[in-house]
Amino acid sequence: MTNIRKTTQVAPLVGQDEHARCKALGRVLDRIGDKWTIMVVGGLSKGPMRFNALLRLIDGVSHRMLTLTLRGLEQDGLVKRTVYPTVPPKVEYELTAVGRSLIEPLSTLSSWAEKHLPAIEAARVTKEEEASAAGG
Amino acid sequence: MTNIRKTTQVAPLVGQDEHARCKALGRVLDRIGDKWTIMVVGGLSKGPMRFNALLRLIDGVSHRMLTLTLRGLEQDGLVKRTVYPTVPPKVEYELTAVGRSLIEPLSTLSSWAEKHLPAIEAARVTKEEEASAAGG
DNA sequence: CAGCATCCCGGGAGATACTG
DNA sequence: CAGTATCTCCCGGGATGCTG
Repeated sequence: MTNIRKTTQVAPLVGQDEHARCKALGRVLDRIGDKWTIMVVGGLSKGPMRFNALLRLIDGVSHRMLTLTLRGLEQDGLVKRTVYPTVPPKVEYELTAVGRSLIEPLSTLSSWAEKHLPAIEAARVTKEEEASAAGG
Repeated sequence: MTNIRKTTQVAPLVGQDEHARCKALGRVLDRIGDKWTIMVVGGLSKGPMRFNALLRLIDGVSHRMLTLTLRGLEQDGLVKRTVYPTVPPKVEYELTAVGRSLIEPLSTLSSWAEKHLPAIEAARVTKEEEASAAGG
């Protein structure tokens, strides 16, 4: 993988193995594309955090779903779970090296989001209005 | 956009508005994180393509879901739909400028995927084995 | 060839209650 | 405080059949 350079600027998805890349991308999105994962990663990107701190930070997540999301991330080696055997129990979660490595590509996407989301959501509304104008 | 430089290397998600960025990222993933969208974008990244060509290219997608996915992308202004009033009908889909702009961040994520997916999926299997060893 | 409507199933995810 | 189990509802998405 030493010969993987930043070759193309505009369309690196194109090529012989473009299909394979899409599939890999698909698997990643299967993992991080669910409802809560990126919120958790984002929260932990600041540093280790306790369960209830995440629960309060991530608006709308349920106790159960946070548990499941963290379990998934832990299982995939993206998050490390540390239990402090105190009373009451204290459990801290933090990103692993792999988990932290995810922040950069996510940030790229985030920048794209900030730049293009307004146009996208505007387009969506416009099309909806067109549709209802034509249909009703 | 001229003052957007490659400033941070490691944790651009961190900061005052880190939460807002997560939310924007969440909305993008809501859009592209579904089962077929990135496959369609990947397919169209090579150039315009007809409905049935996409149907054959994207393994496993149903007629119905491809239609819905394309409609969604069209509504969000990521894909342009062109109907040629021939017999039989011919409909071509292609990425818009915004749609093409998505390729680059997706490519970043794709590179990450290629690099880290093996470790992730290995970790997953390992943890599963641990769990079944402990549980039964 | 392209698109829409209908039926139907499985899984994602919330609420709640219990355990350590 | 942290985690698990159960019930339940809702909707994503596959199969199929009709239209132009």
